[in-house]
Amino acid sequence: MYIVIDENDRRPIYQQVVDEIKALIARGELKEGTMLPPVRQVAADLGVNLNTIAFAYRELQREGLINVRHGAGAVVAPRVHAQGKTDDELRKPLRAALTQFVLAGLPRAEIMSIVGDELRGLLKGNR
Amino acid sequence: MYIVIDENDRRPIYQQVVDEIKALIARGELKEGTMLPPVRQVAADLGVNLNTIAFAYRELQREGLINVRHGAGAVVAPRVHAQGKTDDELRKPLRAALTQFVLAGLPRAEIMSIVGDELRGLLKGNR
DNA sequence: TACGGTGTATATAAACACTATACAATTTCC
DNA sequence: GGAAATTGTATAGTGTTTATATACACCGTA
Repeated sequence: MYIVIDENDRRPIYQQVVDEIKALIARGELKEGTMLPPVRQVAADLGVNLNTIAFAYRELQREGLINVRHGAGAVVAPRVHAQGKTDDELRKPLRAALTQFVLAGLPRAEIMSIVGDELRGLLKGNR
Repeated sequence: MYIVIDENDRRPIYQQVVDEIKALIARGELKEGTMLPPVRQVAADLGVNLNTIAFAYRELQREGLINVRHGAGAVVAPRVHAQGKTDDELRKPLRAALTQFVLAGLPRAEIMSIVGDELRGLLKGNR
């Protein structure tokens, strides 16, 4: 499972791990029922403490994306759409991301093109 | 200047303020040369400490969006496009935001529609 | 049942977010 | 020109969050 953490990214490490695994699940590289690597292995790969990864796993479980079982590993949960997040909770991060593009001076068409590009990547192994 | 902070939003208050002011600048509601409200006023409106707002202002200055002058207020800086952020720094938050939409089960067309909607709002008073 | 593999709990340290209060620079206005 | 009002800044303190080290508990299997 390929994950990297970015030193320059100001988000905490566990959050970066959460987001990357979410992307892997979204694009179908981690399918339902698949086992996630042990926390110790991910921790060793990234050079961080195992508890940092364990915290990320628990967060993913809290959001219903994986099932963590004490002693056995963690597996990708069956996908249940239309869960917790409200429309505004989804839109707010999108708005923040788009704002940065606008402030960077990119024209509308180019922004839409980039969005389409990213979305294509996320929908690849899916649906 | 209309800003609200969301208790349920896990981002720090200063970050929420930064993002909201960025959006105001992006959509042209805060034009170049316009004075921002004093930190004490914004702080009082939101019910937080003035230093929290001052920190947000300094962050906006660090990113080149406003000019803060000790004793006098803060004003919106002239827009200089294509500044610091790299392409990947722009794309990563976008990818995270889009991932949430995909995990929520929204079809591609609907996601693109929402993006267009948000982008329209951001480009309104602009250009 | 014992052992290797897995997640969990506890304790600690450092960094961060927010606050209260005092300070310093600028503007206003008499 | 100077005092008062207005503005941002610096410092110190408190609680929370992030990350770590270490020990513990659960699961599967030979």
